[in-house]
Amino acid sequence: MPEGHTIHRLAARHRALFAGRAVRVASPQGRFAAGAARLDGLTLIDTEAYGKHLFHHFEGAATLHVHLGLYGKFADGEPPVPAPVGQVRMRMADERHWLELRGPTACEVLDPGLVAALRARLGQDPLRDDADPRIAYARIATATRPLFALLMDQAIVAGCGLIYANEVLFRAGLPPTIPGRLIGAQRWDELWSDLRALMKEGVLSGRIDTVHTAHTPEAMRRAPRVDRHGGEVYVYRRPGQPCLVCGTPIARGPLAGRNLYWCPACQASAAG
DNA sequence: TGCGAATGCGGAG
DNA sequence: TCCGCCTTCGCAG
Repeated sequence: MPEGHTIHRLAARHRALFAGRAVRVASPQGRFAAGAARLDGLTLIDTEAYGKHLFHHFEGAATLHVHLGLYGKFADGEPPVPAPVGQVRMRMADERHWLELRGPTACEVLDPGLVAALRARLGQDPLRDDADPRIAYARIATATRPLFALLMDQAIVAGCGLIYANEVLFRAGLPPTIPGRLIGAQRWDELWSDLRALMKEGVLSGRIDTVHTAHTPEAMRRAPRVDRHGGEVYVYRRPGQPCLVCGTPIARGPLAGRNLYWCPACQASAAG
């Protein structure tokens, strides 16, 4: 779930449900008691996604900040609220809808200064119109770290997660371990554009599908391989299986503490 | 029934 | 670089 496209979808969903309305906010689990007490009864002004971070801006300049982490999940619906399953960190509701949050890494109320500080340490979000890929490239162009690690660095590219990082590198034909400083400006522009297109498609469809999102002609006639998340991917979680383009077994290895997947043949060249 | 892994991240070492 | 955390799910036993 939680790559940037998911958070942008949630921001839009929560805006549609609650923006402009006074909401009840509760802490069924007890771990969000102080925050819930501060927000309860206030009007939600607007919602916003920045990378993998979700913000609910309330009247009075209080902002609810949520980061789902690896396990966090939202659910919503119309009354009545269903019987509780597991631990509910936060519940938000008005007379028309309820919203529940479970298992997040972060669920806290922030003042404007802290929101600004948080945003300041995030890099460029491909899904935001105010993103500037040249700011990200300034970091890429001087980096000795692998390009894969740079894409995963939220201080450089905000919102790109493991699946998008693996898949965009495959689509670019770039070896994941290539140092950032070997990536030319034009190559970076192409990579950024492709990542942005993939993530925008993800926002629209609610799933990551890197095979059927506009790519090369030969890519469009691959046998579909549906993964657990409901999308179709070239390399992510396909170790040992044949590359959809050339048939070479997909390789897998740890990099920067994460699972890296790549086609040794299609991504062998460092040219570009 | 219990274990490990999972789209993430931060802190300790 | 490793570990712990939070929760859910699939699979082995």
